[in-house]
Amino acid sequence: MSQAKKMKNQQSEICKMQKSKCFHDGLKIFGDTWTLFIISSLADGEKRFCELQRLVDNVNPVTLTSRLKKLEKLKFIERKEETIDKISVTYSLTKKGAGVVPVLRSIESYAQKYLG
Amino acid sequence: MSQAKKMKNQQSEICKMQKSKCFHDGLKIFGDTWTLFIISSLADGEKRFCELQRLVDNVNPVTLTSRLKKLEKLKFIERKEETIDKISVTYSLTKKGAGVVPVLRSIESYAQKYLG
DNA sequence: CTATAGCACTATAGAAACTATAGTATAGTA
DNA sequence: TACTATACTATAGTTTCTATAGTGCTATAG
Repeated sequence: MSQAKKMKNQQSEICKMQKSKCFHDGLKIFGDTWTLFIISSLADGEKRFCELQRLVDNVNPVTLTSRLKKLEKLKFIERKEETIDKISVTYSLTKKGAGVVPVLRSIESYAQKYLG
Repeated sequence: MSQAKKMKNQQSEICKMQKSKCFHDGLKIFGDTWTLFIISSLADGEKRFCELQRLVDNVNPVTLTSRLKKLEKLKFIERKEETIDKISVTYSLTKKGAGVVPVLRSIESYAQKYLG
């Protein structure tokens, strides 16, 4: 395929992507100040509320609570209250949430290349 | 490598990623309601202000202007005033901006898999 | 057995960001 | 000349975020 044709092909792919509803939804979910931070913080294992607070740029608890609730509703994360000591609550990624890790990786490889 | 070891390896990679400053910066840039929408709209070629407005969910012009200015400052996009007819202004991706396309693709493939 | 510290939040008020709407200045078209 | 389009800016109101403080609970130290 010629260079020009290749490029045209890529562009039409991009067009298709833009029109796709789920892509749109994805952008809406990830285009949020805290969502990706939270998911990346949970990527290496479950965390507690205050651990997340510290990891995620000292986000204030009101915002963190609202994000966690939203992510729970969307089934990206799971909230688990320990029954033994009622004090601890842990958040962890579901499969859906863990599926975001490749996106994070691609952001990282972008960042290393262009923001390094 | 055993399954357990592989997982541990992956987790330590993720830890490294989290601590990286440029990854952090990347999340901050992309974790923004309009940035990724704008970049994806420009991915298939330059666009005018009002085209972008229509493409990007009818974002209101104040917000669009501020995003475009920010993206221009960060060298993701280029603003070009046509000298012939002074009316038209076009925005296009720089190399740095075009580098984001793989991130968009990974979001799309995530979206198809989990949000489809 | 009190005091202190940590956890998981909630309450509140002020600051910042976003939105709808209208308007400006310019150019092209009927 | 009237109408439409472009590329914004101005303004005011709404929404969202943040800083700060506080609640109720448990664990631990002295």
